[in-house]
Amino acid sequence: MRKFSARLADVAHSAGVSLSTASRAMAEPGLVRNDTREKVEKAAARLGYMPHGAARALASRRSRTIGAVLPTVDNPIFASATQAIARELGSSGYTLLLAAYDYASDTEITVTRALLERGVDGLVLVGADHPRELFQVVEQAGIPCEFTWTLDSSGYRHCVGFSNRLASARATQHLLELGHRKFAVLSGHTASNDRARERLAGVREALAARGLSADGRILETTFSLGHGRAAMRALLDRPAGRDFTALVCGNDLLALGALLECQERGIRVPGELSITGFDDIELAAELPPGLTTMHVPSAEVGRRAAVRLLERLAGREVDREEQVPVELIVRGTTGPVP
Amino acid sequence: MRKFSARLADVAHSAGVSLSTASRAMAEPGLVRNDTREKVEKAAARLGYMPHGAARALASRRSRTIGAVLPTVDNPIFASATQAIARELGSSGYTLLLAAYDYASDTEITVTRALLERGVDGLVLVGADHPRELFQVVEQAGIPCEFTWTLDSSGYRHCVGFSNRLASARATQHLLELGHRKFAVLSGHTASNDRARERLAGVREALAARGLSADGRILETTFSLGHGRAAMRALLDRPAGRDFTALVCGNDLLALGALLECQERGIRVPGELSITGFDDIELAAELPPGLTTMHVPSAEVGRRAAVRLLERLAGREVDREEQVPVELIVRGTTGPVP
DNA sequence: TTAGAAAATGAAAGCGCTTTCATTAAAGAT
DNA sequence: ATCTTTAATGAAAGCGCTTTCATTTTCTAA
Repeated sequence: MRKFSARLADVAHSAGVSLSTASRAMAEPGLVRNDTREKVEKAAARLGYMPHGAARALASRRSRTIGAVLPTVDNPIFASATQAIARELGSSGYTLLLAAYDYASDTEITVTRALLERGVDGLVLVGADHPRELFQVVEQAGIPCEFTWTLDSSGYRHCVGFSNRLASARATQHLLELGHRKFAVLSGHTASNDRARERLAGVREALAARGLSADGRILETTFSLGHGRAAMRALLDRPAGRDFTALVCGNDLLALGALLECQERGIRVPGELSITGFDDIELAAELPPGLTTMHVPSAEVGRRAAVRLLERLAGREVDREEQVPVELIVRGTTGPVP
Repeated sequence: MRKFSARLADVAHSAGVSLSTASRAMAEPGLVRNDTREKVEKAAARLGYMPHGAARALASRRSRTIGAVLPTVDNPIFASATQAIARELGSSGYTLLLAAYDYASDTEITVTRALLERGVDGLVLVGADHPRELFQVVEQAGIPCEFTWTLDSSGYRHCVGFSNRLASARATQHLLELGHRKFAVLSGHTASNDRARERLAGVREALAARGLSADGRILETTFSLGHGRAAMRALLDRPAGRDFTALVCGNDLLALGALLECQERGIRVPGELSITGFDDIELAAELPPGLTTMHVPSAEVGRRAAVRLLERLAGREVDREEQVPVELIVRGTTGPVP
């Protein structure tokens, strides 16, 4: 393997121009004459020139990379958002640097630090709830940051998302309209996850408005199919048994896990029990009888976050808050109260 | 937002040592006296020092980042492999740079180039089948590269994986042992995907060994639940109808899609039709009646690739080829021929 | 033509670090 | 105490690029 790699200086020399001209020819073609630009391009191609990102970043003080810090990449909604971000950035010559923290706050700080050290020009974070230290380092870095999947009640931060509370209340409302009065909830861990917290609050509020409550039938667990199923098992195995006709879930994975457990036990859905999810992942539509859920345009969230970041990096202003539409999708897991 | 960020020179000054000493104190603590190191560390903490990755990369000629180029991140097996790589790298101070190409060859080259320009110290690729140009740029970059999810028949490249052909043949064998003689296949696109190609070849070989063939009942489609379902629909809607008792699928997403379509149509699985998948994603175990599939230790593939890369970067030798164990998991979708 | 303005180019100074290489301080040997 | 040997530190030279700033070339207008 030959380790020699042509530098811009080599290209410039080969093209018979100065280093600065070569640099301009590549970065700002408008600043050089057409024939010069061509000479440089030819030389670059001839030598197989590949720009040196670090040098470029050091000199220009921008890395043309954006960092995204996700709870996990092993969830379809984040996977599709990631794809969307990467695509959008790619079309503007930016690269996405990805980091996941598995819902662990200390890991989140560590990986965010790592991204910042790598010199990302901007950051995409999920949710508005983060350790104080994280806000500090981001602030200190002085780079634009977009918070996603949420709105910021303080109106201070830049975010693209929707009201998890309202959306969750909407799903609950749907069940109320079907006549359900006895509710159970499968929630994600609320401790350091504002989306989970808001969704749970939404259910509580919608119920409270009717003088109802799900207290004693609320379980928190990790967002995953397996955990959803296990939580459903725990819920059904309580002494009280199945003392509810409606189950509101913090996301589709939990809901589908619960649904599978019901199918296993022969509990008819929606005959005996109605279930709602949240997110509308592909599987929600595919798995019979089809999961009633709140549709969230995940890819759009990612895309908008990327676009906004690019705008801000270009020095343009964007609205502090950008809402994406969420929508109730009624499928087969919800029906009238038995 | 204050944009001032302390440089190492500031730390050195504040600690009352020279720039070089400060640098050593951070990078090679063994080279400085204990008290000096402490002085530097204190100063760094005091100033909130954050190393400048680009400068470091430029000076040291290594970026402490590894790039991974995946077909997609929207597939549980790649998601978990990614997590594993990131975790392993993180524990050694490396960061993962991720890029996905959506199974499009030209995108693959583009994003790989982008990673190389960003100065990754090593690369993880999926499969052994890549455009010639990609091999060239990687070669030219002169960095270590690990090919995953496959073995390299030429024995030339570094890879960690398994024989897709043998594994696929193993699944087919299982169906043959159950008495099946009429096979259909749902394959991924084989054009530029050696895993899909090898898996299909494995089925063909296993069948041929018994004088059988699935010709005319082989469909290629995109690896996804929805596409699997659509392909199954197409297969069943042929004039010939359901002229097979066993369906071998290129991965679990296709198999589960097919399974859902069967459930929709009231085709009993495995009563009337047996189905096998490949990968053993979480859903395979959860979705009744449980998908018979080849288990692939995805996270382990990622982890090993990361470990090997780190070893090689540390100047140590590793075996050119590392096999991970794959295993047939018999669940509820396969049964004796009707 | 030729002065003056505009466009294109080149020279050179860094960007913030790492890393020789030379120097000084500490430690060990005589 | 003096001379080596070794450990610790500092000075300075880049790493490969971008970006002022100064200079040269080209164009426009009188």
